[in-house]
Amino acid sequence: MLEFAILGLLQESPMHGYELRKELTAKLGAIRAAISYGSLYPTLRRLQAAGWITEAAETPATAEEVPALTSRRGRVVYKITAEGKERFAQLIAQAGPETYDDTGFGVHFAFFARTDQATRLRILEGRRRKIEERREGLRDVLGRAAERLDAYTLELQRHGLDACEREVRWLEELIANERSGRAPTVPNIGTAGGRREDNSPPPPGETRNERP
Amino acid sequence: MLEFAILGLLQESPMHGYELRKELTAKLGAIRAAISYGSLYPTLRRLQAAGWITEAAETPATAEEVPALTSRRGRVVYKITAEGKERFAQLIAQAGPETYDDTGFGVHFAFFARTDQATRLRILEGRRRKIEERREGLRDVLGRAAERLDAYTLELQRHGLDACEREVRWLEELIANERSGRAPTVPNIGTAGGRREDNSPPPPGETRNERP
DNA sequence: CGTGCGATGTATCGGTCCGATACATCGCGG
DNA sequence: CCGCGATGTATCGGACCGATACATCGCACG
Repeated sequence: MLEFAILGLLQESPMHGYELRKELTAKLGAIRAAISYGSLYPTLRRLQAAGWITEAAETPATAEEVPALTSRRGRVVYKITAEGKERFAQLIAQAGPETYDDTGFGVHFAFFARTDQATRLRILEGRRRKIEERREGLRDVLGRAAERLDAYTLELQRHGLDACEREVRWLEELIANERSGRAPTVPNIGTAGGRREDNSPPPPGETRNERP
Repeated sequence: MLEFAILGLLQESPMHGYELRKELTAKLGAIRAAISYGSLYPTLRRLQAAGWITEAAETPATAEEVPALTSRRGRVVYKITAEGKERFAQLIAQAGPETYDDTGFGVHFAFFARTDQATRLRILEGRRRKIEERREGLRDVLGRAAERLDAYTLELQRHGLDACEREVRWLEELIANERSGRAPTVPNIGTAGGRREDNSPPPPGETRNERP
């Protein structure tokens, strides 16, 4: 999972560890607290050993407009390689069962802008199936085994069931939106050109209306 | 976390590994998929080594055993010890920051029937604080860094923010309910007596009305 | 003027937990 | 009678976390 996220992020621009963690936290804030350095640095070394990323010593060579936000020091900047991009594409294409658990799905979803529409659809449907199964399990427990459990445990199940139903509805919306055609597939996947701002892929869920 | 859950479950009745896993899955189904044996068995051995649980061999001494209704074969039944109960109480009393993350909170909540009211309140408020922080983080990202992120990532954040707001409301309800007085604290904590059916502790959240 | 503190930055270690795998028994239906 | 799904115990490698250590920088406060 971390491997996937790192490869995905480094395609946007080269980064050093600290920066990577911050971006990761911002991008995945909805599903994970914060990536631990105890995972990050070993993973970076693993990716480097596999040839998917390289160290790029920070050099001020070009006279580009460089945002002054970051000061340059003895930092280790990582950069994705061609093999790394292949690896990332391969990880997207696989999309096995582990892609549908909470974390796996969240990470994949976060990189949907770099995922082709067919795969997006497949992942969304796989996730929906998985959540539906969890939902059925909870309904079973609440129905059949209710008297064996105390009130707090039952309340926990109800809350979980609620969340499942809500997520299924959310996924249905996304799937419908995905099927309905317009799919830019990939706004920017090339190596070329530095910063790009935004060219808004398809607005996934537009309906932001009902509020209790 | 597993340690806590096992000690909690074994206070209801002795169990063997397989059974333990099933009960665990039923009780924690709302927050975790299923406990892996790769965690369960090593943890059982660790708890045994610490003296918090003991093996209670199920098979009687006689070599020839006529198979009864249920098949009993070389199953290893575990039973909690007095030290184990102390350990469980101690784990409840500690309730550190790790108690407020998703899994930690869920597991603690599942054993609220064995937790005193003051601690329940403390845990609920700690969890609320944590979720509120996550919520603020998501609002920040959606506000300040929105144009740096693609539409899918933003949708993920929105969904996460929604879940946060919902959980805070749920917690508020539970906290209000908890404060409002009636708290049986512990319905059954004793070692004695076999199966008990139910004597319904306080209904934590009663309001089950609004449906969009 | 200095001093300490929070942000930036890299790194390791022990421990928890998961996923895959292996193996053995039992009851039941085809 | 044979396979297959449920029951049951167990191990191994790997992913990830939390605590910890250490070093530099800018700046706010005394």
